[in-house]
Amino acid sequence: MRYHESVKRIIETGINKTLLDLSWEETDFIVEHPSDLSRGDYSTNVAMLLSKELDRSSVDIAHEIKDKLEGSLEGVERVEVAGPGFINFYLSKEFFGKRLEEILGDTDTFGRRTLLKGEKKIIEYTDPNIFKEFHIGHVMSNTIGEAVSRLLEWNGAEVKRACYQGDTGMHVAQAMWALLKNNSHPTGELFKDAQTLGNAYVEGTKAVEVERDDIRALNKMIHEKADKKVNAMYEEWKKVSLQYFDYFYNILGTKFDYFFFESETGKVGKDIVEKNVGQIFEQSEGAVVFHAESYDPALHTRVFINSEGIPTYEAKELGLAKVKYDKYSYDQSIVVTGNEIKEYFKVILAAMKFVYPELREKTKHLPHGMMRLPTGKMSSRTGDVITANELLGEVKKSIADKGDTAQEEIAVGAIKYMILRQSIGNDIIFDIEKSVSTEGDSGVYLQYAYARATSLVEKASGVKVNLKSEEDTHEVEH
RNA sequence: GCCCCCGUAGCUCAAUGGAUAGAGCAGCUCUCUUCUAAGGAGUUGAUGUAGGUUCGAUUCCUGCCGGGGGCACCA
Repeated sequence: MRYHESVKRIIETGINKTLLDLSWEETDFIVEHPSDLSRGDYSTNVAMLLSKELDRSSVDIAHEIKDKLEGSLEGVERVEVAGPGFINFYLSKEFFGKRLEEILGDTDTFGRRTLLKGEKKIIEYTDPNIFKEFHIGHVMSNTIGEAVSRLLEWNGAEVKRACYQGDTGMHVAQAMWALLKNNSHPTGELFKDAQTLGNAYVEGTKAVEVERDDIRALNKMIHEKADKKVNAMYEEWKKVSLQYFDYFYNILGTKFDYFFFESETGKVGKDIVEKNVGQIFEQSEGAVVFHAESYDPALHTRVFINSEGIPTYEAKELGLAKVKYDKYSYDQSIVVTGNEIKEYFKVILAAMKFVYPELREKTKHLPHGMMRLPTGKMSSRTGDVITANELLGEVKKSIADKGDTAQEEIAVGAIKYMILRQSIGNDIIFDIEKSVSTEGDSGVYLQYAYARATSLVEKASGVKVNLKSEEDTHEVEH
């Protein structure tokens, strides 16, 4: 066990022992590290919690506990009572000295934990529709999913990265409709082809109101692989698109362990839904639906198999849970998606509770917000979405010339940091200027600070630590 | 209409029910006649609204106002 982990435990044990000595009841007190260091290196609220039960002033209780504890805790130099009854603990200089030497001697694994050792996690993220150009929503999902994966790994978990790619469904049919109409074929130039695909998606989406029946028929045709010409075009564009996505996964620094496709989960999902029609799912207007509201009034009915016998996203998602588990027997499955499917996902989880109760318990949905740009800053070529390529290009342009490779790395860092600097569920206003600022809260600043710190650590290896004052220890903690 | 999420400083964001609500930009005040003033040192400034629970509420509950998402064959 690490030295610093033990200090917190020593304090906790000390408090528990004191409560026992004074024959006071156990409570769920916390020992925390206050953000303001003048309030000690550790702090506890135990006295305030006891105040009500004992019907005594929390400050008096705090003093009583303080008197018992002071001088008896290893590594703790001073104990104080403050404010409404907080007990603050100040650690000794010797502690910080030892701890610093420990860190310097072990810079590679500093910060690693074993909290999740033995846990098997699978994280699904990015999840692009492959008949659409890679856009900023994918960048956001990818950044968050990759960060979560690394955090879990850092805490000792075994992590598998999964990407679930949409290769069937109405969205695909829309793009295919336009590609067929224009008789478009890949040219072999990756960026140009990606653009063609992106444009086809936009065109198809716009056409869907007028050409709904045609596109639905095409969807069925693709689903059943009924037409040779359609199959051929589908395959050639799918290949191109996957290449393009690989290119971006590489730039973003993600390496997936598994790729799942809607075309494979659809079949599994449809089977399981059909097997449960009459019990969990119901026939309704030619489709198979799940009436989630009869279990929870906050939920609503959703279609799992449409009236043409094609599984929808909902059924595919059920199938995916099983396909994933068959591949990797996870303890937890985390699904990173945009906020807009939050409500659907609740319905899916409600259905999963009946179909795969044990998998439902292991599944966690992690929805994130949208990335938006300040108005008018950047218009997308395609009109509707801003592509990853456009965003990366714009950010790169705003960085001082440092050579293409460095510039790209800095740009990726700037984008990722803007996404990760705030809480996951909220939308992000992406300000290019701010993202590449050389001062303040930006990825560029962070990378620069890291580079300098690394160089300092290199120079400092082997140094003996000798802290002279409390101000020194505060510097160290910061 | 119903269901979810969100409203914190001029802007973009923090704050496991705790102490004086923190940062970064921007602003303001100082600071260069010798090397990076694209710098340094200070400083102003906020919990949408009305209640409730609590020793204590940005945090939990209710109403209202404002923004976003969802509500049957798209994902």
